[in-house]
Amino acid sequence: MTVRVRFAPSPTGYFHVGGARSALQNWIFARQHDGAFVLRIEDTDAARNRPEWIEGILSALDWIGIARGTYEGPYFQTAYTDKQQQAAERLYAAGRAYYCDCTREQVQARTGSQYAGYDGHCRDRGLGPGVGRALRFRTPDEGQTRVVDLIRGEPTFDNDKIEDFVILRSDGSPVFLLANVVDDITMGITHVIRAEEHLPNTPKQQLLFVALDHRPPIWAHVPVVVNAKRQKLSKRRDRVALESFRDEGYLADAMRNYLMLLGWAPSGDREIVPWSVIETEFRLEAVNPSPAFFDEKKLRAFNGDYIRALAPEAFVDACQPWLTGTDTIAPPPWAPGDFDPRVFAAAAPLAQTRISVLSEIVDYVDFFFLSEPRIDEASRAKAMRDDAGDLLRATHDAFAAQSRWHADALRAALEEVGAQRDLKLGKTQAPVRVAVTGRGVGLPLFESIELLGRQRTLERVRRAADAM
RNA sequence: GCCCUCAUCGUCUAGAGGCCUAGGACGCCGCCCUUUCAAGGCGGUAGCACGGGUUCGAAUCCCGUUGGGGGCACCA
Repeated sequence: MTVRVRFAPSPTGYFHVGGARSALQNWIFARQHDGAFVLRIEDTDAARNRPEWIEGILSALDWIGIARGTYEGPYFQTAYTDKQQQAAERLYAAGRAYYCDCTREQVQARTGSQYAGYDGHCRDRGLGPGVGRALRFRTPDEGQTRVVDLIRGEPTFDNDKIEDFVILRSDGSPVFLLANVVDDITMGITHVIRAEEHLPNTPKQQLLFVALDHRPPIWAHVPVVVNAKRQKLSKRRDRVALESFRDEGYLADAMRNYLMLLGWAPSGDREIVPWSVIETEFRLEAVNPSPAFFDEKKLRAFNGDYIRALAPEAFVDACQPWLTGTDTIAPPPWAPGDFDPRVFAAAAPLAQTRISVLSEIVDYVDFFFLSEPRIDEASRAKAMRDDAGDLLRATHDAFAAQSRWHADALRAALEEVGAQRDLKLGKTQAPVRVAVTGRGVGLPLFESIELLGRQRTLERVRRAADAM
């Protein structure tokens, strides 16, 4: 095994869509090279490695198809704190790092800018370790640092533009830049695939690799995912938690298909492709280097496509969480005892072509399981015109006269009611639909009525007629 | 301000000098189908940021401009 890639999320309480894409890309790359995908939780502060948050990351990875057992880890950055400190000491002993007692305020006062970076004040003061002293890496004064990047070629940085950055805080704890490099070395990481926002860190880390006598890894900086205003997705202003998409009823297959299309496309004029095609055709080197907009509308269209492709039984199964509620999905409006799985199974195929996300199923079928349909006021106002009372009474009687409670017969009956009033079926059905389902749009009416049953339908139609 | 980086329809992309009269998908618009709404079918709208080169020939190569993005902590 020659390739080892590591995916390193922070242990926040949710899993970012950008992270999910990156994880997928890392994972595929490792598999394509018969290598290892290493999951490392990245935080130098053990106190922030909250078990429930880690579990959230793991279950999100499971959901998009990176199942436990297909990766190493999770490892924690804090597991190697000793090695990180030893590396820092080696750097200090070799004169590659020095202690510094400057505060941020002092540095800014000297440089007169919040962006100027560290000015090298303590470089040659020969300070030893002590309280209030941080260890800084002595960056080269001249030359360039060239990094090898599978997506961007060889970005090159002037060394004199790289400040002497801190590698050990004044309390002796390592910072992320150092911790990362030491962890990569101890884990034998060969490839680092991460978001573009880390590109400016890369020369610093590469300098550390070299100072520690190790060959730097091959890098690949994938473009960031942006919102409609073309800014990097952020937790504060954008909807980015993968879990929220899962709970709204996005299918994992649709999600990962869409995610992989951000910055890349499979061969031929097609986008919705089986995962096996993506796994064999995806090339990290072919990823488009410019930022990609996360388009929820397109994701939704993909999801509808994937939902329609489901076998009927699979669709019924997929709907279950929204039919019962879970820890993170709200329960439906009906009483659990009133749900009839047989009715649902019969109605499901009618709903399958009509929803884009699974959570929408509830509003399509609620009238079957509620004792009273939830009335949508706008639909009621539109459908219940002056003549609706007469129409509904006639419909009630026509339905009541049916010996066969069947969609075709019910349709013929309503058509007859309409014909007597010179109305097309499109008009005639509207008040009946609202009376029975509570809404102006929904599942095919006669099939719904057949499933709802004679008694409940007649009750609802009569009650609506009486209310006119 | 400094460093890095990016640039094809509104959006995601195909495109590696002639195959481009720039292809697909989402969106949007129209028509057909139709018991509502979808789905499905058919059609349409819309793009190589700009300016210079190089070349017989440039969306493709080079330079510049403009615009966008990322970063600039004893956060990660």
